[in-house]
Amino acid sequence: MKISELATETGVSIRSIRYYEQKNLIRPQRLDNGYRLFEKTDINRVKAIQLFLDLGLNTEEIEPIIHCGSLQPVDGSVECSATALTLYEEKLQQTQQQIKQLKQSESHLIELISFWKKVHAKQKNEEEQ
Amino acid sequence: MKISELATETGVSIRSIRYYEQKNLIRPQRLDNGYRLFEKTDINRVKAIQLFLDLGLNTEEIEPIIHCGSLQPVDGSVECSATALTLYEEKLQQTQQQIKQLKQSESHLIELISFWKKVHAKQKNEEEQ
DNA sequence: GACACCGTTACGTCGCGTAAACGTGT
DNA sequence: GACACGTTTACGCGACGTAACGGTGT
Repeated sequence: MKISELATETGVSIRSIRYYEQKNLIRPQRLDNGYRLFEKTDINRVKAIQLFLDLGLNTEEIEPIIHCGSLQPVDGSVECSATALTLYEEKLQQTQQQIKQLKQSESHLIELISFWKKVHAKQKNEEEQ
Repeated sequence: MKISELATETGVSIRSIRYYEQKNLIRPQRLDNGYRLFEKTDINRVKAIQLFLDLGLNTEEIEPIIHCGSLQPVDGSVECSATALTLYEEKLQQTQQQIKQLKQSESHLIELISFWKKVHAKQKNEEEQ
């Protein structure tokens, strides 16, 4: 399949697909005219990439584990599962850390809102006098 | 005070301070030799900028509210408090949305970890046989 | 002359969006 | 000739880090 078909099949932009190739996350063949030629398996591959990006991995981190498959071990070597495991555990910690920080931001924002609500109400009161 | 002093006083890098000036968040005077000259009040101003950035605001959003002060209304106009309020409420929603997404990522990662742990254990078992 | 501090300009980051300019025809 | 689709190159984003290069001396 050509790039636009892969794009519509996956819901991922053509730009993104080309970017993934640049980062060695997909390796399409080339036709004589230079057009990229993808396999059907690339559909799941691209979807897996999207999943990993959503989970907070960057392209560099995805590269060594993308061939493991997202939820079915493709070549399934012990090495592959070990690499994936440590990476996921790392990301889990980072994610939980981010959640903590965001919760702090949340309560801080709530504080600010109640503070400025009071200021606002007071000012309007003074205006009316 | 000169820039390096402001940097040590606030714990913010010199690069960041110059960047804030570029974004019109601080407006230091200039000496004859071109050196930036800051006021003592700029210490709190820079700290406020850091706070707002931490809360997820970008420089463009900070600009119209930085003169309000972070927790003490400086010129305290009704307009100022209204602008700040809507911005904070917007950010609060975004923050809560991000927390939701991160929690989804968290449970997804936990799934992946348990999945790959099983795969890993199984593979090592098979090796031993 | 040397050193610490100041200045500006500009490239790199990261995952793309968005042209621009040009070739191809599954 | 026109149109839809493919290609590469390259700038922009946001908040800086990090040289590089040169002037200043509170």
